[in-house]
Amino acid sequence: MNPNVPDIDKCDCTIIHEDVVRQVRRNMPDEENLLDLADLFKVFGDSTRVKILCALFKSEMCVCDIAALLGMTKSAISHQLRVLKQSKLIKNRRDGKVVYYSLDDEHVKNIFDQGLAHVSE
Amino acid sequence: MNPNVPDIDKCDCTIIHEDVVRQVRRNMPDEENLLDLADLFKVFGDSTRVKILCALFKSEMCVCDIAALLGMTKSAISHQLRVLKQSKLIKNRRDGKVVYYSLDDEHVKNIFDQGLAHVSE
DNA sequence: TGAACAGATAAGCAACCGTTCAAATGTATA
DNA sequence: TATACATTTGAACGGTTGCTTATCTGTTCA
Repeated sequence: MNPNVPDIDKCDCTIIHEDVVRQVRRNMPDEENLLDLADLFKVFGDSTRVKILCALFKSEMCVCDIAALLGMTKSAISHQLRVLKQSKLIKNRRDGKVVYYSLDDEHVKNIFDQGLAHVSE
Repeated sequence: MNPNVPDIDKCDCTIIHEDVVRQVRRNMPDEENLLDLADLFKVFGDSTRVKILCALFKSEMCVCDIAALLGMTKSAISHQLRVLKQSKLIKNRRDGKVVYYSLDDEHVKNIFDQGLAHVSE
């Protein structure tokens, strides 16, 4: 019934280690940051988008090239590029009819390297 | 029509920069690793699981404590703990009636820190 | 201006996913 | 052994998501 800890009211549990819960709660990052973090990983959580980002580590590419590389339709790739762009992970430039996409974030490579270290052990 | 590059056959595109595509293809990580990487991020791509992992950074906790911390049912938490365990991200130990969960991977913290650096800028 | 082509977009569908609810395990204690 | 309780599990529901198809926009060049 502590008004400062409203979440516990909604829980159907007997709390066993109240001190631990309090201390962990104090050390948790802000709710907003955690939601953003999950959203970021959600963007990374699709193999098509992972492949696109890995490809862009090496070189900027147009939609058509990426579609050829991954053996998918331009529409499907364009759809995913839109998602990546909305998440500010990639940027694009137009040169005539062709739109080139490239990375727009320096953290992605580090995150992917750490992730690859986990999956390939 | 090159049999060594079957993906291109399935694509509906005219290839513009064939040399770029070839070079990027050579430098891509293995397909299997990319799929595993996407699967790992998929696990991270849920706010409940992100919160659970962040909580376990600080201390091992039982299901009931986590449920109280996050204001969710024990069942919901147990389901997500199962996902995290299957991904070898957490481990558990039983002490009487209580099951304690804790981290089982040293990469997670680094990945989360990099991710938080991205979302909080 | 109009044909050709790179790319974007909208609607729709099938598959996936997180939660809830109900029921089952497993362990400790009276 | 019976009860209580922490946790797990399975089924089912509602929402989300990635791709397809078709259409549309924007640019180049004849």
